[in-house]
Amino acid sequence: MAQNSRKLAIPAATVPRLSQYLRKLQEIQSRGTTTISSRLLADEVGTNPAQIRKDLSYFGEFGIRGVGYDVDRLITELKKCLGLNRSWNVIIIGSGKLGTALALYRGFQRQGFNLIGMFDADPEVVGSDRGAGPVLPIKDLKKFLQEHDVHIAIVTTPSAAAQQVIDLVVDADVPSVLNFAPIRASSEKPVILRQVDLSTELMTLSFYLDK
Amino acid sequence: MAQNSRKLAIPAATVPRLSQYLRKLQEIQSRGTTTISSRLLADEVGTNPAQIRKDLSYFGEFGIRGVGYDVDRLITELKKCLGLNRSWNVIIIGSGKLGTALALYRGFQRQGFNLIGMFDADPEVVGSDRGAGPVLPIKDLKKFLQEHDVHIAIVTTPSAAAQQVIDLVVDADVPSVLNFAPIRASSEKPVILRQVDLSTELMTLSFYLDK
DNA sequence: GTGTGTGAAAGTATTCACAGCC
DNA sequence: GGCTGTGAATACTTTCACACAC
Repeated sequence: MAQNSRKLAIPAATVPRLSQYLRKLQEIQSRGTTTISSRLLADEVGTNPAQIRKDLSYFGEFGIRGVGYDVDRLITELKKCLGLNRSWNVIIIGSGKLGTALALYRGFQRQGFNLIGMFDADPEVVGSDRGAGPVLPIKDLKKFLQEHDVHIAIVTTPSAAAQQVIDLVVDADVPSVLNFAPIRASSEKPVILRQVDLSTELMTLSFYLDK
Repeated sequence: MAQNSRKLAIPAATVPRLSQYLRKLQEIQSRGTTTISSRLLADEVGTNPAQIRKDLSYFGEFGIRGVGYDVDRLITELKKCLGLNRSWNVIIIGSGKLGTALALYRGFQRQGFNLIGMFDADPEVVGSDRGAGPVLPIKDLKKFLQEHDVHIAIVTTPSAAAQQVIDLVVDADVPSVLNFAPIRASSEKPVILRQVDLSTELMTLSFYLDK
């Protein structure tokens, strides 16, 4: 009953784990397995069973005591939890190597993410097809955002351009941004912002290597 | 005094933040600012001042009461904390768009990460220069690892190949792996393993968008 | 006065352990 | 017997608030 209401009480750490459970379950499903216990799933995903049960318990009761979870059912429920029973419109801003790599990522469409546009500032790149039809010039971005309902902007521009680009999309009410540029973006308006940062990852490895 | 001993007591959450402090401080340094308070740095990096002071306090006393932190000094100290006062040898396995994008990332060498080899399974790709000299065939990887002291293996292969590749490098005693393939890699041997995962990032955005 | 360094307090997250159901 | 769902216990993180140094 509490299942369909606010998600605000769900721990931030739970959310990325749900996506891992989902992916692993899809793999398990494709192997033909129809039922799985939290123990077995935990082994596969590299966590502990109580963690999985607790994570799921925030959303409802999906298992059967003494048996485990029905794989199909749990996949359906997890998709619902993650907002994946609909499609989201995505654009990529910055159509260099990284942007192109992301555009070509196959798992993309599969989970309901619709890549509806790619942008670049370089006239050499504009017009070429890098995975989502012709790349558009960045100067058309603002107009594009007025005409399309973009849910997620993926930013893969050089860092010098990134803050500007992010300001522009946030100002145009794009509700979420996935930023690959090595800057900590800031914004006045509330926006869902996630950073993916190679240099932080490398430095974190360096820290533990140096122990 | 406790400064030069074990790092085991340092919270996992602190480590990535240190790298963000470092990057921001380098920017501040390049603007010519020589002293900064935890308050100002916190504003720039988007956290709170106590967090910064607490994070730094695990490593030593780097500030001056009533004044703040000397920017040059703090950069030096953070590099030391993060194990960046030396160089690390890195290879990239999977020299497609993503691997190439990472190889071309400029901040790479700047912080002491030495890209000493790139590998690919595709004969079309092998031999071409994608940012670190000619790409080597994946069959030479094992031998390469025997002959070179590789500290970090970045895996950007398709997911079907990733677990094999990771097993191989871990077995060859490469002490850390940064995996971009959408699999949760597992390993017997202890290895420092970090995952970067587009689909988890997108699903996390989806969750919050759906609220 | 200003701003650090740090115990103590508050807030989150994970793990335990067991009642309840299959 | 086996496994879920969940309060309670533990562990971890962040934030507060103030003594102390400049």
